[in-house]
Amino acid sequence: MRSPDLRTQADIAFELLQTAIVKGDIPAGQKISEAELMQRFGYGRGPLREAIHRLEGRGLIVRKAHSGAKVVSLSVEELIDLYEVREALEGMAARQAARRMHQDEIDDLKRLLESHARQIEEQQGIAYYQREGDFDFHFRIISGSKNQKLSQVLTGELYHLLRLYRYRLSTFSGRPEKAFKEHWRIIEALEDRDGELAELLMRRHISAARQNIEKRYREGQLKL
Amino acid sequence: MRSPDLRTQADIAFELLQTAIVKGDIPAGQKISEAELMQRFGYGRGPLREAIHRLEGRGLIVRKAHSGAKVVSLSVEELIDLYEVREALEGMAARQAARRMHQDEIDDLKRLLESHARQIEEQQGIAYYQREGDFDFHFRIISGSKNQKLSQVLTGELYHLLRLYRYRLSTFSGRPEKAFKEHWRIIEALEDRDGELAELLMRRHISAARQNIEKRYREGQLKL
DNA sequence: GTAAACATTTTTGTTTACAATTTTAAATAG
DNA sequence: CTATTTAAAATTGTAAACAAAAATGTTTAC
Repeated sequence: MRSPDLRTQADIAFELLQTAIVKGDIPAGQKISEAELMQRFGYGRGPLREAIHRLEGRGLIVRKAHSGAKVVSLSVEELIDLYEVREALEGMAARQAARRMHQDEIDDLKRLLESHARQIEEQQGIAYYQREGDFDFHFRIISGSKNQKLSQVLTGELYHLLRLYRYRLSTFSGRPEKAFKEHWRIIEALEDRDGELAELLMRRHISAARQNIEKRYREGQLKL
Repeated sequence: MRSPDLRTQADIAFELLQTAIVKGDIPAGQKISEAELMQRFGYGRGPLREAIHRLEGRGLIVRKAHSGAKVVSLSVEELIDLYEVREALEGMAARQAARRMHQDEIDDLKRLLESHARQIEEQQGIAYYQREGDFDFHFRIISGSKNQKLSQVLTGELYHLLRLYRYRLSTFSGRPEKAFKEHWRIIEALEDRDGELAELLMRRHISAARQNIEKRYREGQLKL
């Protein structure tokens, strides 16, 4: 009979600020002043500073003494680095998911992808699929790995960073059908409990996305 | 001509506290009271609280409202999870290092391993090799990947956690010669610029260490 | 008109005091 | 004697005042 852990103002401020950053309400690279946050969220300086410090520890905020804090911003090189890390980690996640996901979890995943397919056919959900839909798919496989640390690193850090750029990246990716096919093949590997193949396919899938970003950047279609 | 960034008390306190945790001076699971830290480090409550918040963001400290903070402690399951993440990330690091390390960096690495070999032959450095020596080897390959995010996640987070248990893990590992051979083969793959092989060998190497931990745990030789 | 030097203002870092919660110990009921 | 309640103490969370540094704006020299 445990009472629900008390949430302090700082806890709430932390989540609000993190959400604001991840959702893009406070864009990457923007300066964060304590006074503005006080006005925006209505909390005192103390709790807000605690929130800032925690987000600094998470790498979402960078700070300079006496000068201020700002939302982190990535260079293309850093974005590429991020995708390489993703490739390694989500590859491992897919491998483990093939072993550890329950059949009904896989069935759910299939239903999810089928609903995505319908949205794409109706020419309505392409943008959605490239943003939330893609995220949902990857998120479920990450969870399916049943590796807490893996989930934590991926969704607790890398994805927050990636989300800062998701909008810009999804608007030009232009490979929704291809990505959909790749997703489907990964699911098939999961169903076959073929971890090795699932890892291989997931790594190719993310590698292709990375190469697409590199290409678009070289062509000047992506500004960072 | 940039002046060295000013370091606030909180910055120093943060590093001191992190070092104390990572080195084991404050053991895993131990409660951290602000009053104790004030006595220990001689800083005020404000800077120390900032340090705690930042370490909380990093996952090295867990906190509960009004109750206090404590150094994180891992269960065996979490330790295993950590090794799976390591396997994925250091595998990728080895792959990239094979492409991106300069020849002289590889030569340095070879010299390092040769000096390790001498220490082992003289029956003096086995314990060292299992601790600092092993760490040095892995650290250089991680750096050799030239992937900042990869280095950051590995050395900035996972290794801090691993170091909390390095002493306990190294005392019973009992596979220094085997590990040494594996290290050597990885270097050979790097020299051949065979990223695929380097990744494979690194993953096996870390996987073997993980399986060793699992075995020892089942046999009751490792308590967590 | 420009650039350097200075003063002003603003912002962050730190200390101090206070409030809220948990933990510990004592008291009481069974 | 044990378990529950209650009161005291200790610890953390929050707010407010102060100090220090950086950013800004103004003056002055050239």
